[in-house]
Amino acid sequence: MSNFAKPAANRKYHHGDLRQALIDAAVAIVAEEQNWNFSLREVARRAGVSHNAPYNHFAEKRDLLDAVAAVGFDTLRLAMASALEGAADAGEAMIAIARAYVSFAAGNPALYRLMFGPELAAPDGVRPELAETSGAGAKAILRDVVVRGADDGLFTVSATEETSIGMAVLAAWSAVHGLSMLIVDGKTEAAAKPDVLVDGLMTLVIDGLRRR
Amino acid sequence: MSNFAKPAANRKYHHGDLRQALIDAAVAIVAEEQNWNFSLREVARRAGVSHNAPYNHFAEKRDLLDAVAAVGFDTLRLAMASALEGAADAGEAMIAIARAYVSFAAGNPALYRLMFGPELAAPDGVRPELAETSGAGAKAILRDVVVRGADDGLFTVSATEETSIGMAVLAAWSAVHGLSMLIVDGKTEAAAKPDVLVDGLMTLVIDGLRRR
DNA sequence: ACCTGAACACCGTTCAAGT
DNA sequence: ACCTGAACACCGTTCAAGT
Repeated sequence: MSNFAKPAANRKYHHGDLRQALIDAAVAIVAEEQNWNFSLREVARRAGVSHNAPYNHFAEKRDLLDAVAAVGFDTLRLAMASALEGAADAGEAMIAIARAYVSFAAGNPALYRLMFGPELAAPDGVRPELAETSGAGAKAILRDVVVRGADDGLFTVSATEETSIGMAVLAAWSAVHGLSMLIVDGKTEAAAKPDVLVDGLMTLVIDGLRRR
Repeated sequence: MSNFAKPAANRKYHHGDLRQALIDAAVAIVAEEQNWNFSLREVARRAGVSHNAPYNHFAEKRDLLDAVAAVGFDTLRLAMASALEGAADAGEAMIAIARAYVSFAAGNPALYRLMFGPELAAPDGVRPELAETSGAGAKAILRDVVVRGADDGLFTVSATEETSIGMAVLAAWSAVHGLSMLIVDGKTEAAAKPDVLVDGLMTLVIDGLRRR
């Protein structure tokens, strides 16, 4: 029964925080195997518990997938937020967050695919509430930049007309999400120099916004 | 042994064309259940054969998934090609094929997800040859329209500079693919009126192209 | 409240065997 | 050449039971 001076983790024997340990294990497996086909039993094995212990924290496997995706959305949101800081104007800001976005996707392809995969959007009977909220952080940041550009007179979107702003946000998000997916899926050979692609793509979108 | 006048399908008892029957069954299941989580055994059951018969035509399950995806890519290519016909200029053509593209994705979400899913792009060790060729048809059509627009002086991309054209194609594909994915994944609430979205998005991209 | 172990119905894949 | 049936190692999920 000698305690091997493990900081403060497994004192309770009831594992302390199995829920988080399971999420961590799942995230690690996704990163290692570059796909999200892990089995619940493998995650349990890695966390050192029986294959049924996870059911105390997740009603079904999909709930664990949701939790993993949530980690991804948090990381993405933080990366975008910190990329935003040095930007002088809305144009720079748009390019900076686009770079951060695509860089995250390219660096975590399997996680990114899980985030935008079917498990969250359409399990069996669809879970609209999750689908709506999961990308909300990224979308909100994009929206802020578009509004900022409209206020500064940089983009020619009417800052009050909600449809016009919504369209601009959708255009930016589609471009950035589409490029990310094409890179992640290996559909474009130019994935080696993503920043060049992102810059070109976003200036094109920004130019389009100027013209409206 | 009386033959029930089935046209000419199952005369050989060895099923005639099991390979195609399996593909058809798989496509049908994907459309019905709106996901590609079907089991090989279910496909075999539906085709009326033992659960091992598929292995005579597909070395592993992923090969059947590839075949299903190929059906999707063919359908998409044909839809784009026929949408192209009535277009007067490159701008109209761009919008027409974009509409066809997004409409296909919105109408066949599960199939579209399979086409751009991880199974084709990064099975375990990646299959670049498949990833490169699978989207080639759609990409080629987009490229033709961009080149046509450049020749007509409608888009300001240098028709000779390969990078510039490649960038324009990538921009168009990213936009259209990104919007499709966002709709398919339920990340945008405006999925009810996709044509409005497509038109707005593509005019924006086209305006961006004019400006370069 | 949290965890374990046995059990159930299912899978993908392999192998020997049938025609 | 194509198909079947038994078999293997795995899964997700449930249930009774332990602490």
